[in-house]
Parts: sequence; C-alpha cells; structure tokens
Amino acid sequence: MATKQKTRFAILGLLSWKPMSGYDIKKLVDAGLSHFWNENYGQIYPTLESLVADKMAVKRESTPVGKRRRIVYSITRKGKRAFESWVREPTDSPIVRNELQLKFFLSSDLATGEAVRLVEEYRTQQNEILGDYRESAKVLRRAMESGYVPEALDDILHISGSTSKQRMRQCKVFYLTLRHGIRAIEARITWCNEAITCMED
Amino acid sequence: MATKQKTRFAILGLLSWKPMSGYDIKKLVDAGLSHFWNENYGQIYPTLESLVADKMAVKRESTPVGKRRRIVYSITRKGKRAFESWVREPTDSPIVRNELQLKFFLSSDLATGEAVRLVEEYRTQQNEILGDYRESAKVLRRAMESGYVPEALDDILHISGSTSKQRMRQCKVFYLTLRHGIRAIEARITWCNEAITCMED
DNA sequence: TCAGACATGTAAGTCGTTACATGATTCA
DNA sequence: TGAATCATGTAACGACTTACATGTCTGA
Repeated sequence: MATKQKTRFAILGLLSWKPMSGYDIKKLVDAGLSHFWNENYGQIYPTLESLVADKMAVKRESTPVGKRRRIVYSITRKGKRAFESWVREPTDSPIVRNELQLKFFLSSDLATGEAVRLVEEYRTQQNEILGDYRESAKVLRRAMESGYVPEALDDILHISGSTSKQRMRQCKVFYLTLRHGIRAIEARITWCNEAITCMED
Repeated sequence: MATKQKTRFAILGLLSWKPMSGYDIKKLVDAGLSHFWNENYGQIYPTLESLVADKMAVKRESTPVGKRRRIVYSITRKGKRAFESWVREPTDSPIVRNELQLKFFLSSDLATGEAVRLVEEYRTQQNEILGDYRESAKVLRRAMESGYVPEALDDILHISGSTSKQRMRQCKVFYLTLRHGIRAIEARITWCNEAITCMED
C-alpha cells in the first residue's frame, strides 16, 4: 500500500514558503485553508519531528530575550525535492463529508417542513462564512490591483518573499484559492434556494 | 467527548428507507452519495453488528434456493428514534479535503506553467464527473415531470416505498441531492477557467 | 492581576482505508 | 471453464480528533 502521508507534503509545502513553527502552521491552515484542508496539533508536531528525522527539514530552537520559546523548522533541499515530486504525482479527487447533504438525503421519511428547516439552517451557516471570505478577497484584490502588496498583509496572510514578483505571485495564489472557496459556498447557497422552492410545491 | 459515530447514523438513515444488506449499503453509497459521503466495508459490517447489539436494527439471514446468502438488516423503532433525534441535532459544516487546492496553494514557488497544468487536469477530471451526474439528473427529472417513477428506477436508485407519494418524495430528494453535486462541480470548473485566465497575465 | 493569546507537546481513542480471506453464482 | 460480480467479513495500519498538561508573555 502506497501510504499517502498527505500531512507530510502539506507541511513540506508550507515550509517551502518560509520557515515556520508548528504553531504558525496551525494558525495559517486555520486562517486560510480550512475550506479545503485541515490539520491539528496532534498531526503537526509529530510530523515535523519525523520530517527532521528524514532530513527533509531542520529545526532551530530560539528563545530570544523577552520573547517566547519558538521552534522554527526550515525545509531542506531533500524536502523540497520530495515536495516537488509529490506535486507531479496524480491528484486525488476532492473528498467531501457534508453532513447536511446526508441528513437531507435521508430525510424523505420526515415531514417536508423538517427538511426545509434543515436547508434553511445550512443556508444561514454558509452565508455567514461567505461574508468573511468576501472581505478577505476584497483586501487581496485591492493589493493586486494597486500592484503593491502592503507589508501589513504579511501578518494577515502569513506570506513573505524576497522579491516583489514573488510576493505578487503568492498574493495572486492566495486570492485565487479564496475565490475557489467563495464559488463553492455560492453554489451551496444557490442550491438551498433551488431546493426550498422545489420542495414547497 | 461526545463521540460522533456518523457512520452509525448514516447507516440507520439508509435502513429507514428500506431493509438492506451491508453490500447494498456500500453499493448505494458508492453510486449516489460519493460526492458528499463515503463508507467502506471495514466500517459498514462492524457498525451493522453493533446496531444489532444496541437493538437499533435486527438481522435476518436468508439463503433462498439457488440464490446467494444475504443478511438483511431492518431498522427498529428504537433505531428510528435515534436517527430522528440525530437529524435534529446541530449539523457540522461541510469538511473538504481538496488535494488539488492544496497543491495549487503551495505552488507559488513553482513555474506558472506547472500550476496551469495542475488546474487543467483538475478541470478535465471534474468535467468527466459532471457528465455522469447530468445524465442521472436527466433521468430523474423526466420521472418527476411525468409524475411517474418507473419501476426500472428502483434498481438504479435503490429506492422503494409503498405509496406513490412516498416514491415521488424519494425521487425528488435524490434529484435535489444530485443537483447539489452538479452545482459544486460546476463551481469548480468555472473557477478553473477564472484561475487559468488570471494566471496567464 | 488576570484573561487571553502564544507555544509546545502527548495520550487515548475513534475513524477510515486497504488488503486479504472466503466462497457462491452468473454468464459468456 | 473461467472471469466477473455478488456477498460477507477481519486484521492491520494509518489518519484524525480531542482532551489534557505545561508554561510564557502581553495588554487591558
């Protein structure tokens, strides 16, 4: 069995952006990737150690005066090679676990009103997320249009790069990733409206 | 920790449609639910046994002459109650693992051509699935419009119900579930076009 | 001072996947 | 006859989640 170890490559890929601590990785994934990827500490810290053991990352512990202890991991050439060869491997189709869809699908024994309520709750939930995503996308679009990525974005987006071109590229990729999430949510909301209409007649 | 046991409720919900074997459940999930839910034998068979142990399902083994052995599980009143109370509990937001998005997001160090190729492959992959879904949706829409669900659909859809109204309701729910999948895929394809255009300038 | 964020980590348990084992029946 | 499908099931492993433990620093 070709063990997949996707967490390894996800972390390796993040380290190829810039050196990070386990905490940084968790924060970055939660802030910007949660609509298509999730990781948790229970996976992150052991994986980082195993990357070090495999010489795909190196750790550097520092406790600057008056600062908290931080363990920052950097990717090695070996790690970078491994990551790049994984990118070229076949990509699995998206895997979704949508509990609302499951409930809805199984609801045909229940009253129509019950099913409609389920869908309405889903729509409300998705609408809230959509608002946040649109806000972030707006900030990024402005940065791209002005041709200048403000330093302030670095902390929000956790991006960095030496050259302006590289920073621009990262900004664009982040923006497009967000757009994917926005489109997915919009599709769900449109479906809610369709489903409610369809069920009410 | 409130252990979730979603597989339990998924199976319970399917059994509320009609009595089924583990094999039936796997086939049904693969055929119609895989865009938002997946189960495998390693989960299904032990869960069925545990449902029997909890008196939420009963098993009936039969080996009709000249037929294969089948173990069919039916939901009990207790099981039905458990399922219905789960439906009313809060619903988790969809969880997605989209490997393409992960690769794309992490690709800003790579050549633009590489990233474009990734997206193009994704588009091709999603387009293929879209074709299948649209075919199935067409069959279901025709059945709904004619007001009559052909017996032939029973085997394809694995649906059944005593009354015509109940069959109609199941048909509608199946149709709408498919529509959710179609909209999700369409959103991904539209995104691919947007991303390719955006990256090429 | 004290809540909340920063920061690292482990243990226990559940969930999910894959491979394997077994055997019957159908149909070309 | 032999491949494909039907059908049930388990073992082993890997992935993932949650709760917990520990301590530091910042800012109101």
